Amino acid sequence: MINFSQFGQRVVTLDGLLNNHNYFFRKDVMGKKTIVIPEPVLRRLPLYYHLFKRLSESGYEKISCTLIGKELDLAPPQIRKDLAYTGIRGVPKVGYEVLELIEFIEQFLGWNKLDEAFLAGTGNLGKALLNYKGFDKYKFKIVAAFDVDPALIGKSFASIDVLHIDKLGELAQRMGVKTGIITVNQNAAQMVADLMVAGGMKGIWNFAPVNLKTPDDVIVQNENLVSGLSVLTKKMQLNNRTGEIK
Amino acid sequence: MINFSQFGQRVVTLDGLLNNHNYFFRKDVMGKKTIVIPEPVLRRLPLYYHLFKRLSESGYEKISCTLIGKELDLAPPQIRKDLAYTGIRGVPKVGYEVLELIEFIEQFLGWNKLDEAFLAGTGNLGKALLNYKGFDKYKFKIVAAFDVDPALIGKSFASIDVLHIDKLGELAQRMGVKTGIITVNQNAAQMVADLMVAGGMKGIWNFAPVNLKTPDDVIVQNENLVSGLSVLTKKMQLNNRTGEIK
DNA sequence: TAGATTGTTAATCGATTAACAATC
DNA sequence: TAGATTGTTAATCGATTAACAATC
Repeated sequence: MINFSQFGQRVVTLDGLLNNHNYFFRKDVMGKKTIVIPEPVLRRLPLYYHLFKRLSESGYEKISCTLIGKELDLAPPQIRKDLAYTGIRGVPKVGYEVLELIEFIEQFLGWNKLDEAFLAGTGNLGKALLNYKGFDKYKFKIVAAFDVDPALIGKSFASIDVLHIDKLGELAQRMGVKTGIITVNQNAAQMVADLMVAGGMKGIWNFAPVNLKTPDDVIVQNENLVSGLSVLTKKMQLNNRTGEIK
Repeated sequence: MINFSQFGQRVVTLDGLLNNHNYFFRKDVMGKKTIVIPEPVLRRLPLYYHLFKRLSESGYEKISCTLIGKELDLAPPQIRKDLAYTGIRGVPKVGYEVLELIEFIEQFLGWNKLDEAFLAGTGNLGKALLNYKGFDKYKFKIVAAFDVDPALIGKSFASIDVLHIDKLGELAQRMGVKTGIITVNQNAAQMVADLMVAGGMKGIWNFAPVNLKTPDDVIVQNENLVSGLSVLTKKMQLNNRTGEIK
C-alpha cells in the first residue's frame, strides 16, 4: 500500500483516501474492489465543509452528528455515512474533530492541489464566473477565457485574457489544462465541447442547457440555474394553492 | 370546476393544470386528493423545454419519447411520466405536439405570468445575476437590489437600483414582491432571510452556503455552484485513478 | 392492418432512515 | 459507571426502469 498522506499519527493510504470503511466497497465484474460515491453525498460535502469552517472560526474543536444535524437539517445517521466516505473516524461519545473534518474533506475533494480551467464564452454568465472570487478557496482557477467575438478578444476580465476559441485546443494540450467551462449559448455548446475533447480535456462544467455528446472518459457536469428557479416557483405555487383551495 | 385556460379545443381546468393523470394523486390525511411533484421532475422540465424550443425553431411539429430520449439521454418511460405531470396527453403512434409541449410546460411552471424578485447582496455573484439577461424568457425579473455598502447604494446595475437593505421589508410589502434572492456572504444570510420573511416574502433563492431557518410557509431553494464543482472534480479524480491503478 | 407509441401498473434499484451493538 | 455517540447492518422509502395492454 502506498503512503499517501499523514494526519498526526494516522496514516492515510491510497485505499484509505478513497475510503476506510469496508461496507462502501463493491466487487465489480473483475472481482476488483471499487467504490462509487453517490452524487448526493458529493453535493452535501461542501455544505458540511462550510459549516465546519465557520465552527472552526468560532473556536469549536469537536462536533457531534447531533449538532451538525440541527444546524443543517439532516439526520445524524446520514451525516455519519456521508463523512465516513472521506475516510475520517470519529470517537464514540465525543464526536469528530472540526479541524480534522476540514482536512479530510479538502483532501477527499481534491481541494489541496491547484485545478486550472479554461472558460469558453465571455457573455454575461462567463464574465460573472471570471469575476467570481469564491473559487480561490477550492484551489480552482480559471486561467484563460475564449470567445469568437472580435470585440471581446484581446480584452481581459479579472486579469484573465480572452483569446480566440481556435486557440483553445492547442493551448489546453500545451498547458495540460484538463477542465473546461462552457458558458456559450446552446447552439455553440456542442461545438465548443468538441474542441475541448480534441484538446484532451477530461472534464466539462457545462452551463448551456444542452445534453453534450462526449466520449465516455470525459466527465460532463451540467449546471442550470433555471432548474433551481423552476423548483422554487413551482413549490411557491403549490404552497399558495393549498392555502386557496383548502 | 374552474375554467383556468384554454388551448385550442381542450379545456384545462384547475385540476387539469395540476394534473390530468389520476395515478399521480395521493389521498392525504383528510381523504383529499393532493399531488406532490418530485423535485427531479421539476429539474428536468426546463431541459425538455429548451429542447422543444430548439426543435420548434427547426420546424419540428411532432416528437416521440424515443427521439427525446436520444437527444437528452433519458429513458422513454421516464419522459412520458415527466411530461404527464404537466397534464399533456400524447397520441399513440404519433407522439406529442411540440408547440403544445412548450405551452404546457410554460403553464405548468408558471412561466406565463411575470414573477418579480428582490436581490440582496450586490457583490460579484449578485451583480452577475443582475446583469444576466437569461431570466426574461421565464418571466422572472429582478426589480430592485439591496446592500449595506454605502459605496454601492444609489448605483444601479443593468438599470436595477441598489437600495439600502433597511428598505427591503417595507418595499416588499408595498410592492407585493414575494421572491427574494440572497447573494450576501454566509454570515449575513440568515439576517437577510429574516428581513425577507418579515416583509412577507414566501420564496427565497439562496446562494449563500448556509441552511436558512425560516417558517414552514416560506420555500427556500438552495443554490451552490461549489456542489456542482465538487461532483465534477471528484468524478474526474476517480476516472483518472481507475486508469492509473487498473 | 401491423407496428410504433402512449398511459399505467409492477418490479427494481439506490438513497435515506431506523435500529442497535460497540465504545469511550 | 452511565449515557451519549459512533460504525454498521437492516428496513423503509421514493424514484427509475421494465413490462404490457390500449390505441391510432
